[in-house]
Amino acid sequence: MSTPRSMTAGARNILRSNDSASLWNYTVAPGWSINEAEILRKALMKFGVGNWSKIIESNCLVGKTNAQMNLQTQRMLGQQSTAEFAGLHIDPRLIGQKNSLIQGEHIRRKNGCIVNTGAKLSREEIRRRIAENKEQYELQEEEWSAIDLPLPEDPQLLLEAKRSEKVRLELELKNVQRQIAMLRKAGKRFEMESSESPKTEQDEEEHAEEIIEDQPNGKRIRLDAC
DNA sequence: AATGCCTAACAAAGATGCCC
DNA sequence: GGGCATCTTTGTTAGGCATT
Repeated sequence: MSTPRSMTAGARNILRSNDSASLWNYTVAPGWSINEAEILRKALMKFGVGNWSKIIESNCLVGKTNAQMNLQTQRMLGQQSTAEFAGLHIDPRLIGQKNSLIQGEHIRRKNGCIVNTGAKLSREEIRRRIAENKEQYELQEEEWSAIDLPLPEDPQLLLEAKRSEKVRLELELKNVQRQIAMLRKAGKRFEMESSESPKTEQDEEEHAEEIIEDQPNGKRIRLDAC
């Protein structure tokens, strides 16, 4: 992939946030919360970089795949390649802070992470770097073995909670879509009516009543306030 | 307002290395 | 050699901002 592709021209497949008043922006940025990132940081210190299976087994990050964890690790380290830290019990934040200060013409970054611009590293070179990084950054065993990772009370319950949250969001989405359709309809009717005759106070009240909508959370909102 | 460009996030696939 | 785990690359989707 050389350059990112633009959205397809013409009709878009979804309603975009910049097409309307941020109806879709109730979501936090997808991916990782600060808390989850902190748990991963501690897990890397405890289990070592790349030991995703151990982290998954520990149940400290339910629902995260190794690919997701690898990407988040890259972001914390501030570099794309994690191979030179494989198996090391390190604080990724420390490396990240160092990497963020590195400047130079030869430094290429992608999404803030330093990417490898030279030839692919040989096995020997990776081993050499691991040894170097071990010397420089690895925590003492007493330190990393004492790290306590937060455990969900019951991973199954957590999963169930995520599922019902998904159902709730889907309902909310349907509701918003219905609101948009209603607003469009009301807008068209309003245009037609206002071009035909001046609006009375009674008309305004009737219109206001139409655009009050029940929300999944039990609240009722006036849609013209959006 | 409509559309394009860039970036971020993620999933999937391919490549590679290790262990039995 | 086969299976598995991990690493890397590629492709897709979506949000934000700029431009027309």
